[in-house]
Amino acid sequence: MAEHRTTRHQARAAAIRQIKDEARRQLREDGVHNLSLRGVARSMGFVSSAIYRYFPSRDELLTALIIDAYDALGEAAEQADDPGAPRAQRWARVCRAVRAWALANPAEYMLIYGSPIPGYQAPRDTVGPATRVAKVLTTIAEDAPDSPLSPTLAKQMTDTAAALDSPIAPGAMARVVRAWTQVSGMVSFELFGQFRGAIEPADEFFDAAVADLAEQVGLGS
Amino acid sequence: MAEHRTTRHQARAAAIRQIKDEARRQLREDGVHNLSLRGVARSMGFVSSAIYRYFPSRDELLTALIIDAYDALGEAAEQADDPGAPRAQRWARVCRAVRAWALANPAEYMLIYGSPIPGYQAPRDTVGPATRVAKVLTTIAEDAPDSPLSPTLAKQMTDTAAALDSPIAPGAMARVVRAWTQVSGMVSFELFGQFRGAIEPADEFFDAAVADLAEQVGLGS
DNA sequence: TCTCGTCAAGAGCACTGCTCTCGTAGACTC
DNA sequence: GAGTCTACGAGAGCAGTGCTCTTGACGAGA
Repeated sequence: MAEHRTTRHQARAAAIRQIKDEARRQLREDGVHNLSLRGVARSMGFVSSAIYRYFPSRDELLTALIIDAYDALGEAAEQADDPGAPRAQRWARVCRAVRAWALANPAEYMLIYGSPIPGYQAPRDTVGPATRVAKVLTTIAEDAPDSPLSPTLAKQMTDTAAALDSPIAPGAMARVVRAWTQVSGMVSFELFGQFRGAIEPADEFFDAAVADLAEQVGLGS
Repeated sequence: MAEHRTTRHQARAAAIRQIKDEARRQLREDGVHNLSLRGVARSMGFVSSAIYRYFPSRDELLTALIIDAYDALGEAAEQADDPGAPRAQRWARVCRAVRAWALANPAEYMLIYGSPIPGYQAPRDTVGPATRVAKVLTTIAEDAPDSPLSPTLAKQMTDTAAALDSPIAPGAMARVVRAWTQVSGMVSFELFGQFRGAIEPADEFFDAAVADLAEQVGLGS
């Protein structure tokens, strides 16, 4: 019976893909608060209500875009990693890939690392894709040495490592999380214009910081 | 009210203040994208068009709120600084004050450090207040030792220091900027829910990271 | 006192998210 | 192949939005 349904399913999948592509285009051009279902429908030759057959609400569309963005960024990070290279080099390559993806897809980066959409609750589906970048970075630092932590912090970091399914030591996990917040902070500052007029372009600033971070995490060659 | 003999100017200033207070309330409760001029007018007993006498557009209102937020955060940072204390301690206190302000005023923090409002161009007026926190941190690190930088980076950092009107060495400036991106990154992660379910509460994580940052910046006891 | 500028009010335009109903054409069942 | 079901797009409509324009009143300065 599934065989007979395929054409319908295919058409539906294609429509969903087309809607998301158009939504991404509008996101890029007009920003998230100017992304409207009516606009998407209009430029697809649909009537507005037809969109609701595929996405029951604007939030559902946003959720789909958010999951896609997490996946795309996660994939970029995974592809940039070369398990054969020295760990400090792997770290730097992945971080640069994250920044490159963010600069190439600013609207989608803001969607996932900018202010949360107000009134919007991220459903469970986003949790998995959201951790892909963290997983890559944690894997690279898996053999980094431990360092002392307070009991509370040690438990939080052990839990975090467990959630990422990694045998990394709690102390190393803490350093990875700290470093990741700085990487994300730098990318956000650059993207959100906090560096405007001062640190432009930010390539050297970012690369130098990332290299130092690798050392701080404990990936020294 | 019991106000009499108020000049036009005073009445106008009071109305503006009242509008901003109500707008902040709506911002806190419903998020930025649910902040509407009509809503503000309604809960003030105004008719919608009356608001436009005070703020010619929604963006103008947002700009006012953004400037106020930068100023409030800057003031919190400045008040937290105790010039008589050891520098590492000053650094930690200011960072903790920034986080505390952000946790107490999440909506306003997101307004200034979250995704830029699409289609909204920050006017010149926001530049001054925006630098107050950076200025406090830079002042604390003013005597930190220099470190080697590439020529490009050195120029950018010299310019940044000049913009902040500080005699800080370029290498120290670079470390301050890096550290500040991490502080902001941590606060953003916490506020935007990236730590959810893993690092909660984040007090110890933040305090430990900030203490290490002070050392990395070169504020060792 | 009189003029002028500021103010709130209200109607109105174009837009939004979302809901409902209604034919129809295609997918599945027998 | 005929018949049933259902997913689909069209269209109207509701309540809300930002913003504009006009109108009338009222208070402050000349």
